[in-house]
Amino acid sequence: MQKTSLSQEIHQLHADICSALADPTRILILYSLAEGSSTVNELVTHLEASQPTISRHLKILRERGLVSANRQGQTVEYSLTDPRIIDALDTLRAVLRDSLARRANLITS
Amino acid sequence: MQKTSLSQEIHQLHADICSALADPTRILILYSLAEGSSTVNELVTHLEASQPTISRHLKILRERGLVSANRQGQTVEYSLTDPRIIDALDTLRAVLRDSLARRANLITS
DNA sequence: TGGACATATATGGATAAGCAGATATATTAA
DNA sequence: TTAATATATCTGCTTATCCATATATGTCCA
Repeated sequence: MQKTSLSQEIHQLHADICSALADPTRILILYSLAEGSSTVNELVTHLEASQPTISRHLKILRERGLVSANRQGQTVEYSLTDPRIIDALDTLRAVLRDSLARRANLITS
Repeated sequence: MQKTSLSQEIHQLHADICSALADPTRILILYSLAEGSSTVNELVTHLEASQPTISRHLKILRERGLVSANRQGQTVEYSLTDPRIIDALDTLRAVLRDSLARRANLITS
């Protein structure tokens, strides 16, 4: 498998998408955008993080194609590029839930 | 949202699962295990990585509940804990594919 | 028209924490 | 002891956050 550098590059890009999801703040941003586009300031208010922090996270999500930016005069509206990102996050959340339940059973039984 | 530390902790665990996927070698391990359980040495041979490297990646996947270890005498068989992990990875791969296609169109058009 | 200023967003630099790989070594079972 | 797997330690690289500042757009007003 993965002998060619092209295939390695695909796996790297795949990992890059996953690492874009590997931060609680970015997960919150994505779920927030799933309910509708937001400006940077709306996200700052909603998620209670500093403006530079939100902007940096948005940059990462933007570079990896997960969100799109759209300037509307003074503000910039961010939106989810692909709703399947939420599907994937939900699936992983379900995996997490069952994993925690399994561990809990190991303790109680 | 996410005011309580419990909810923050869930988001952290969610991010931890995602960060387990955020490495090309671990993605290869997961796809490999999706086709059947393997021992550590089989993965080392198959993925052409060093044994300590594979073991460390397996530890990360194990701690986050994505794979299970099962000692069989001298060897340890690793298997996928939940096939939905592959569903999520496939979904993200599809998102990646479309994202790359979109960028390609931007260039050609 | 053209500043001067205000608001919204992005970025640069520094610091600190986390993570991947390599080598060497410890553990476990036969 | 040997084979299989796990871990410890070190090194270098990536990343998150903070603070300060830069950029971009819009408004007010002479």
